[in-house]
Amino acid sequence: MSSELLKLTEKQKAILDAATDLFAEKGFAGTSTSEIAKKADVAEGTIFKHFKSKKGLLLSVISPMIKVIAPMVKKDLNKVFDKDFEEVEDLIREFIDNRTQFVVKNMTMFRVLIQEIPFHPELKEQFIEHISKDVVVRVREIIAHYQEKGQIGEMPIDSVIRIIVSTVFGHVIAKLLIIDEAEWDDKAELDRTIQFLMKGLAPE
Amino acid sequence: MSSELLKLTEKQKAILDAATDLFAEKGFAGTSTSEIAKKADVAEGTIFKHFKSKKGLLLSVISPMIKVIAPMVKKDLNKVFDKDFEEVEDLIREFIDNRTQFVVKNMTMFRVLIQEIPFHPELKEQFIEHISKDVVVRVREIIAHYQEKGQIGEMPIDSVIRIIVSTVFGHVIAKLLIIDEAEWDDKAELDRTIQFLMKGLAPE
Amino acid sequence: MSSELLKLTEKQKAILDAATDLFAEKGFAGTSTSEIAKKADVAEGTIFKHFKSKKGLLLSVISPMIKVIAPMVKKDLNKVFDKDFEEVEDLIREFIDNRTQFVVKNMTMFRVLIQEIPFHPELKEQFIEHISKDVVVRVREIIAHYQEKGQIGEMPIDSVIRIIVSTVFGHVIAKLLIIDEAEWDDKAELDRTIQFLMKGLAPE
Amino acid sequence: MSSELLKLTEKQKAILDAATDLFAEKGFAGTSTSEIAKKADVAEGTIFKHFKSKKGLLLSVISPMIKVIAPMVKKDLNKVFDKDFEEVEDLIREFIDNRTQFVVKNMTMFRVLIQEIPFHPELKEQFIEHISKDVVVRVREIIAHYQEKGQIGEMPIDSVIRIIVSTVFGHVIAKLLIIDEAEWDDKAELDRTIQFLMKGLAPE
DNA sequence: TATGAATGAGCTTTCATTCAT
DNA sequence: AATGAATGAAAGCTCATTCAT
Repeated sequence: MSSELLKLTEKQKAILDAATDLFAEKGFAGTSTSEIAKKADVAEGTIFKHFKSKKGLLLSVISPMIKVIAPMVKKDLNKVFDKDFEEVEDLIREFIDNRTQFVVKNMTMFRVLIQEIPFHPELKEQFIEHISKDVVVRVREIIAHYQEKGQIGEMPIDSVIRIIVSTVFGHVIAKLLIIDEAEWDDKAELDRTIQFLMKGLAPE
Repeated sequence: MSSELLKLTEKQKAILDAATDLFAEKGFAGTSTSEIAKKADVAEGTIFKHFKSKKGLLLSVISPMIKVIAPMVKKDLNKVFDKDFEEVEDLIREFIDNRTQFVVKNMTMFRVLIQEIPFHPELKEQFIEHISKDVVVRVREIIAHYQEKGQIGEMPIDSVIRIIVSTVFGHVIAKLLIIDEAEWDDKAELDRTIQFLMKGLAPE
Repeated sequence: MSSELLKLTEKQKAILDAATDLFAEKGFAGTSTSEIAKKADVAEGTIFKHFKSKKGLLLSVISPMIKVIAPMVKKDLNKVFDKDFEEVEDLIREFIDNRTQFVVKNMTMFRVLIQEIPFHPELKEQFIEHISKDVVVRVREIIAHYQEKGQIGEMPIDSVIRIIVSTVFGHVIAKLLIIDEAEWDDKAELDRTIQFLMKGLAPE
Repeated sequence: MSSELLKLTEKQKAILDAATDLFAEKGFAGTSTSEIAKKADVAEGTIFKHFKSKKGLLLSVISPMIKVIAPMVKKDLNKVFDKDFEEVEDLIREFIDNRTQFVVKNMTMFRVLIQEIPFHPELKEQFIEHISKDVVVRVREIIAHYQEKGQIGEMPIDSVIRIIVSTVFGHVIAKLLIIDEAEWDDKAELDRTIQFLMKGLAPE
């Protein structure tokens, strides 16, 4: 699936990939370590040698998602004031595009993340810690910036964030839920979502 | 939590309520029948007398959601051509309002539904069967109707549906995820969501 | 083996007896719950229904030993000042006799107790709590009493206790270790032990 | 801890010491080879290179105790007829003193020995083989010798042995069990034990 | 109808041991 | 000689489910 950056042995990668797939398909609690072992073609003991516990394995599946996404987001956001983006739309398009590419490449991992977050408070905390904490601060500044420039209508900043996030999230979740039976024209659909977002957020 | 409509004994209601809460909190696979029995203050055997199996219990938790919501939705939709709703906005407002009330009242049940749908194909089928099948057909007609009236911009009907659903879903999910720490002004937030939807969907 | 006093089901008794035998023979850590289940002719799950954990089972094996022995000891000790025992020897003989009978009847349980005490601090604490705390206080008074009467030589009271206990303990342990190959004439051996004790403790 | 006599590499010594400590603290069955490896700061495989199996490690921990103690005991005993000991007391004092020093120096090893003997028949056999077999024969002669000299009362020789051993054992075990919380004046206590032994064994 | 003791399959995890490096 | 990744059997324990009462 992914497993970039870190030095992982073949076995470790096999375990992570098997776990990712199975967690996505049947949920964390619904997957047994013996299934994972069988799918990864390793002995069951090997899983525990490397990941300590089943929960540890879940964390290892999810944490790259969190650790990798935050820096990517931050880098993009910083471009705003470098004048790389005169128009909000350009920012949002670029942003969704990059993020979507990443999410699509790691779709399964992402599915695990959003499926398991409700059941594991530590995950939620870790997520808030890494994503929200400083990203949100930065995003607030940027939205204020575009509101001043008159590209986004007057509305509480947090509501703007919520709307953007929920539109994008809704877009992605629809994609994830539909996925298999999809006759979903990704490009066109994305265009419409963005267009809709822009018009919806525009000042009167 | 709910358990309207049907004649259920006290014990049955207790079991359903306990199961709903626990499934929402820890997931279906993460909840044991003995936990449910303890929380409902009944013997373990009693659960199986009434609900056959753990899966049967899940279905019993979720099915009111599906069975009750569909007729409600249909009734609303029929009002459109009775001229009860001249403006899309009125329809959507009324619609979201009613549905939200219901969802909020049965939040926990709803959480179980959306959390478990990815893991149980039958649920998805049942959902599609009851909600999509004829509701979607009806909705398509209605959207076409408002597009003809010039209240919704030109766009593939299914995309409109997707956008509405994803906006509303995004709204609700945000609410569910945020819920506890929320200083979330529900009314205002809902207003903004609708306003945003209308502007976003309006013709050029 | 024993299991007096308490209302225990047949299964519970079977489990306790099997566990006692196996713990004595192979030690707590060296015995598996599946062995116990097989020997007790119950399902493995049944053990955990009743005793929560393997450790809980150990405690249930041992605690009667501790709970039953303390009251017995105290009762005997109280007789001293009721003039039931003019001579130390009578006390010690009666005491060892009663206790030995009990220990012999519950030899296996006792073996488990002394074998496992070094590995489970809570056991040691529980033992001290129940046996030592007030028994030792009482014993001190009694030894002082017999020292005043000139039947026990001058020596720190705690050393007297230690010597008595270690002699008796040594006696019992020898018995336990030898047990199977024993051509050990219990009565005569006990006589000699007591005689030896009396002479050894007598004043100059 | 010990590891005298034999040529052992640093690693081997480290393993033996770690094993001795852990076996004493948690018992043989309660200690895992990986714990030992960690404590000895070697790889898990190294243990098996040197000691073949976990059981082999136990034997290697215990055998010095048996192999070293027997010659020491025999040497002492031979002195009896060399007139080095006119009085039993001198013999016993010297004997306990030497042996106790050794046992104290190797307390942990000794604890392992007495804790594990009940669970490993080979150990018991080995012990009997090395200690009992010819030592006991020699001891019998010596006790007969002192009985003839009128320093030990008339009593079956084996009972005398048992009493001595159980007194000494009782003494040592008390020491081992009490050890940590001890305000135990070793010298005085030993004196009293010997005095008690002599008086108890003396002829009428 | 309701109970809860009993089950045994299956779960996560640990273990002693092996072997390629 | 020493390592530690890998193993798979077995450990302790939990589970959904059954059934005699």
